[in-house]
Amino acid sequence: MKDFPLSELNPAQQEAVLYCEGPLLVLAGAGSGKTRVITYKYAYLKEAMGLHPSSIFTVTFTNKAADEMKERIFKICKGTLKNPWIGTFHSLCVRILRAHIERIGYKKDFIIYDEDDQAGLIKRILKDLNMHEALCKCVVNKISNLKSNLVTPEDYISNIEGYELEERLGRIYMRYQTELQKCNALDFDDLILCVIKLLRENEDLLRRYSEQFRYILVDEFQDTNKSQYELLQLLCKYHGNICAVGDDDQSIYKFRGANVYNILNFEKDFPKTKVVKLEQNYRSTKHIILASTAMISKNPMRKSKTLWTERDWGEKIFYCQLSNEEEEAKYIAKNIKELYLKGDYEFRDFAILYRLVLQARALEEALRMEEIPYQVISGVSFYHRKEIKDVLAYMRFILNKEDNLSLMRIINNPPRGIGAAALSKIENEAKKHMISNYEAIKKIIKDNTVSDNLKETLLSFTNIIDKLSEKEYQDAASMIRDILNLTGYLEEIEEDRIQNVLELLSSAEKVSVREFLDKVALLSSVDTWESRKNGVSLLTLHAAKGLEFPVVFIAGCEEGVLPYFKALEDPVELQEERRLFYVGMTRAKNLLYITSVRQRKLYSKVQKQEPSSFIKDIPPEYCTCIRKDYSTFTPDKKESDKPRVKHPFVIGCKVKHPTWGVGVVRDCYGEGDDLKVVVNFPGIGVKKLAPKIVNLERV
DNA sequence: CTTCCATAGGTTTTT
DNA sequence: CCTATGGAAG
Repeated sequence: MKDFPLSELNPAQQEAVLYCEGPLLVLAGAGSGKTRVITYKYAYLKEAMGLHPSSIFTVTFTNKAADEMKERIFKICKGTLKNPWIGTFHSLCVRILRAHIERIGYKKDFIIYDEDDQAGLIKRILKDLNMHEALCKCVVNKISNLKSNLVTPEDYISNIEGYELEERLGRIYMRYQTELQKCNALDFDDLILCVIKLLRENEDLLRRYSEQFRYILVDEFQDTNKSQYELLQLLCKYHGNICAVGDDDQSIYKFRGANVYNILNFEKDFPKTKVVKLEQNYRSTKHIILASTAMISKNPMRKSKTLWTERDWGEKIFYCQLSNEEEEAKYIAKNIKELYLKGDYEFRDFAILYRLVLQARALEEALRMEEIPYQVISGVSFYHRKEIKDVLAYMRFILNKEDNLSLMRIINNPPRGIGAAALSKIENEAKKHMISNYEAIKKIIKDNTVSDNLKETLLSFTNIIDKLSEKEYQDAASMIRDILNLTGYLEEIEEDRIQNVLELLSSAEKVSVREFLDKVALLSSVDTWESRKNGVSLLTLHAAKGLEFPVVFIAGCEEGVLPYFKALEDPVELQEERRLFYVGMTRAKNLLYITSVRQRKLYSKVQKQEPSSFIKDIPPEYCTCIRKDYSTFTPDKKESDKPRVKHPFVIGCKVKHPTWGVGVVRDCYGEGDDLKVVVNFPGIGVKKLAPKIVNLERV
């Protein structure tokens, strides 16, 4: 077993790493070193058990997590990891499908439809079936739910009880699948489903892959859905070597099909499962751990688990009720400023978490007022912007002429005079001859069945596309350049959108077109988050999962917001809201602030708000209620300003230290001999100094 | 085909 | 309140 660094793990973690025969369930509490266990386990499998990286199938939930894991494993293993199977369910599935999808009737160069594409396709189907397009979002959700529960259109239709709505949904679902197939496109759910289908219908492939993947590692297991679980069961059907790591208390994606029961029933589904609990928390202070544990324990049906920590007690949790969301934001901003000036924290150490995206507005404003740098980790990804999707649609279409949806997106974009009439002509023609829309266009041109004017327009469009298709592109960027040149797309859009397209262009450098499109389709908002950037992070509670910050603020802890009012009726959803709050609390390492307001403006109406019922479940001994709200906060600050005039050190001024050189004063407090100055020395760090003892010179 | 107005709808969103 | 659509008018 060579020199494997087992000693860097605690006993429970070691147990999890060393147990490699048969199913293993690791119940990993928040901050208990879950990722550490997975990376060490991977390294152990490779170094000590002699498994080749191609034999270890490792699933993470984000691309970012996958990249980080690769990096960490790389460090422990020293050797190279060429083409490891480490990625999200979706990216790993794409990899399998690119090799074998032809066996189930798709072409190898299939493209991936994201939610927007799905919605677009559903909209067209609804229109075609004369149904209200507003149903689109709901239908997309329903279909995705069915798919993640392994219900095919056929299953669904044969099981409905004759309600009209259900019957319609069944028809839409059926139609949706055929349209997807026509476009040679797969949506996110299909990526999983198709691999399942592939393995179920091809015993040789199932054999091959389950022999190849001798070990399966799964992170964030609590957020897998039924289809993903099924895939895992297939892959370890023969050997049962699976290690699922997760925390049922952090399952917060039920609305996306995640199934908590996967973790709760794991032991039943995999007999002789070994269970290891990771209960030592390395992240938070005792106050935070005990408070969050008490709070989450109000949820019934948990896998019992008791977190503990060797860290000290730290501060109690601060709770403060403010009058409205602006005051709340000011309170948070003030506290951040104060803590920052004391010198113990950088701006990147702070996070403000909230339930609703719209809460970010007021918070941003307050931060701007205090001139605190921040970044909003927003749900709307860069790649979802119109101009980006337009360019991507060109690329996809060039690769795959059957992609009717992308075709419809680009055909009159930039505007070239192909309107609704022309489009329906094309679609009818395609339907009549059972050909793709693009073939229909060509046929229309050839058969001369439209006005000369339109024919010319169509011809110039197909010329552009054909010209783009002929060329062999070295990388995605050169294709984008050609698209922009030939279509004149940039001339039609505003300046800031142009900037976005140029940004896309630079990210497409030196990647093949295929790779680029796959990568982009499977990317998310968290993936673009720059953790190096020095600013306060603003993010939703959902987005906060897996992250940690020295200081955390949870804003808007009110009944109706957290828990969200739509969840109030349903005990199951209420439990999920509680877990959401738990995830928020356990992000904090040192300091946790919880705020609520008496009055909140939601959309247009001002609502009276009550503190969240979850707050009552935090035992009072772990919590300090701050009475003073912002109005009593301001005079407070003026008092502390007074002593500052007596000495030469002002916040922001530069001082010289005999050994550390020149630094910037962040804060000063105390009087006379007790005067303390907090100085940030570039490259050295923040130091607390007493001018009485050390000679500080103002420069 | 573009522009402009009315109206509806507005949790959360790892892929 | 604000924004993203969709229909009607130009």
